[in-house]
Amino acid sequence: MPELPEVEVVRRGLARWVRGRTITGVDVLDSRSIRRHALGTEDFIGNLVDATVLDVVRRGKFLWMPLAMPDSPDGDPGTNPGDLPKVALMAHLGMSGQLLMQDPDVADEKHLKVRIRLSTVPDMPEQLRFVDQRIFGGLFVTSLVPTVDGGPGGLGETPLPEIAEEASHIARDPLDPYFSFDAFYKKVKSRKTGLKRALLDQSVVSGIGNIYADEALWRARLHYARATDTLRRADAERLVEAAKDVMNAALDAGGTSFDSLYVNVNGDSGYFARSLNAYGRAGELCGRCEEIGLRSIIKREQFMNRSSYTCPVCQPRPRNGRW
DNA sequence: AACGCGACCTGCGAGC
DNA sequence: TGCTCGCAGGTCGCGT
Repeated sequence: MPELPEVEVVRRGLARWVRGRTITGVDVLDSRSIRRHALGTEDFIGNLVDATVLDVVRRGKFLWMPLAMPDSPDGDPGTNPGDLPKVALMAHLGMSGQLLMQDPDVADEKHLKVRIRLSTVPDMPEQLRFVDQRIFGGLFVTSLVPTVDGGPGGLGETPLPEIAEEASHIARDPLDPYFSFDAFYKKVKSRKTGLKRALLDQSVVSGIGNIYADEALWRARLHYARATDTLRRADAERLVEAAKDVMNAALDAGGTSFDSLYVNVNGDSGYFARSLNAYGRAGELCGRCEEIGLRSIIKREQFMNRSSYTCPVCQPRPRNGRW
């Protein structure tokens, strides 16, 4: 379900409920959801209990919560002597993950996998729940490491110059204030592949998944198979602007729902049905072509073992990889 | 370096 | 009604 805008909606919603709160207990109801925590369930829980959540940070589709560890009872500053946190609780939503704030009396969700109990604060839900139908997502505890470019690790309320280790291999996303178009363009040009493949490669640019890749390409009038190594700077600029625009629009639409008690990860509401121009619209008229009196039908093709949607008229397939 | 594929999972709707 | 098939927004790791 989630690409960058959905994860950012979760991040914002979560930040306002969990910052500054201490984890008092953790229930792992399905250990498959923490399989990326190599040291097992006991270690996972041990790392979290008594830790304080400092922030909720996102880069691309990775979300993490830097943790302040408690001082040892004997006064030893322990693993976290300075002010900076060294570990974080990492979350990836995969295809179907949700992070929900809930009151304890709310019945367990069908696919509840992990329950995190938080210190009591008046008028705030006491539990953070990880719910995931397909179990492609998960939680784990990871180290924080310095960023390569020295900038903040990701987007958060109080950005740190460190990044969760498992997210350190991915590029900055287009909504990151430190996103560099030049760095993106350089990477794209150095690849010998098709444009959509590069867009979906999180080490080239992060946060873009199948939906927003198709939408950005449609907006920029580019075909998914366009060769990256011959892409003109102006085309790349148009593409990045398109990706930013469509993701910001999605963010605005998603933003309306996170005033509710829980972080809304309800996904397909509102925005998806109304605002997509290409994704999921096979057989429908291309709106842009229709405006100038053309009747062009959006087509669906298999590409990279998934569906791609294009307008055959305004996104023509490149013949020699160039145009 | 790049690619194609399988693995990891559950559930839904279409079609028979 | 019940079965099988194809499909779903993501990532990771393997062999070629």
